[in-house]
Amino acid sequence: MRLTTKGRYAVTAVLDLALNSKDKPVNLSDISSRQAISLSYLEQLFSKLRKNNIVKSIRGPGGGYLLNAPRDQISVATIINAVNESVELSRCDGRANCHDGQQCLTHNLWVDLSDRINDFLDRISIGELIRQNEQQNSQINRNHQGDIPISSYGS
Amino acid sequence: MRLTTKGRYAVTAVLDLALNSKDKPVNLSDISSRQAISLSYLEQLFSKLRKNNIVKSIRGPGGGYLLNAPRDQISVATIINAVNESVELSRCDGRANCHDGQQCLTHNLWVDLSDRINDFLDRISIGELIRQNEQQNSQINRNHQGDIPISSYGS
DNA sequence: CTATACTTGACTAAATTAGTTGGTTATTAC
DNA sequence: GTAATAACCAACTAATTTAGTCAAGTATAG
Repeated sequence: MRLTTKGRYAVTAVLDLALNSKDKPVNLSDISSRQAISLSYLEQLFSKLRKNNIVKSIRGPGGGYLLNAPRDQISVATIINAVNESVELSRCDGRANCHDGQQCLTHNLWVDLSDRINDFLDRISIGELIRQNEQQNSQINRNHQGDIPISSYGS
Repeated sequence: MRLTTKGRYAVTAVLDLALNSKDKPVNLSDISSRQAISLSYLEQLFSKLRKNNIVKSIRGPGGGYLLNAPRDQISVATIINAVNESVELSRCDGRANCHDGQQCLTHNLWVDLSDRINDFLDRISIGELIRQNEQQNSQINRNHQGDIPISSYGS
């Protein structure tokens, strides 16, 4: 489990997709301008998201991407792992090439932790994230911290 | 909240420290050779850990580092945040410099998620990690997956 | 047929991570 | 008091990853 800007971009882009696709496919140019992520970088990310069956694509004019499953069935962990694919976490994960016992022990401890984080993020779906945020905004229906009205979001 | 190899190194090093210091300070050279992390990189990490009061140092011969609190009071989140200091997560976190409402919305969603991950990791202490792993090893006292005996760990 | 938009791959720039070097300072032991 | 140890510190470099650019394609709607 890794949590970098790359994963953040991917989750953000999928959230944008979920929020803006009303059964209609959303094209990457739109996500690019809304989220200020370069088109080509989005292409790289969506290529991996598509290969992992998180989104599906429709080519040609009016095409774009759609979620490949209901919002509540797409977990944050799935998205992050999709774009971080093929990055090995620990140099010795079970294999015996770990000279010193001490090193292997701490590696195991890290792998345990990593698994727990993964389980945690696997239980958070993008649907849940969106709902939770909506609830927050309706509960605290006044300005928080600064003076940016909540109502300016959907503009 | 970010989760990179840097944080992994830091957590691993603190775990090594916790496991090897019996009231005696542990010097970085030992951690370096046990964990195969370069000495100078450890110095950089421990400089931050010390400034964040996670460890304390003793200079001179026989010196080294000690945990600055009981194992159970040092959370994984604290360690990771200490070494990742001064890395801003999201370009608009509450400030009004976020042109488009859509961008700000997804940013908020990410900040919410990040907070949840942080809370989660703040509830996991290195003491707990070590205990949990000890339990696992005593419960499953036979080979798992491959054929590397558990008993070879502590050698 | 033409414009749109996905798809792919190679390449480049920027940022972060990791390691190197070469010191200084505090402390212990001799 | 001087030699050895180990923290402390800063500047520099190498390696890796992230992000973006460029230049092709292919499928499809109209």
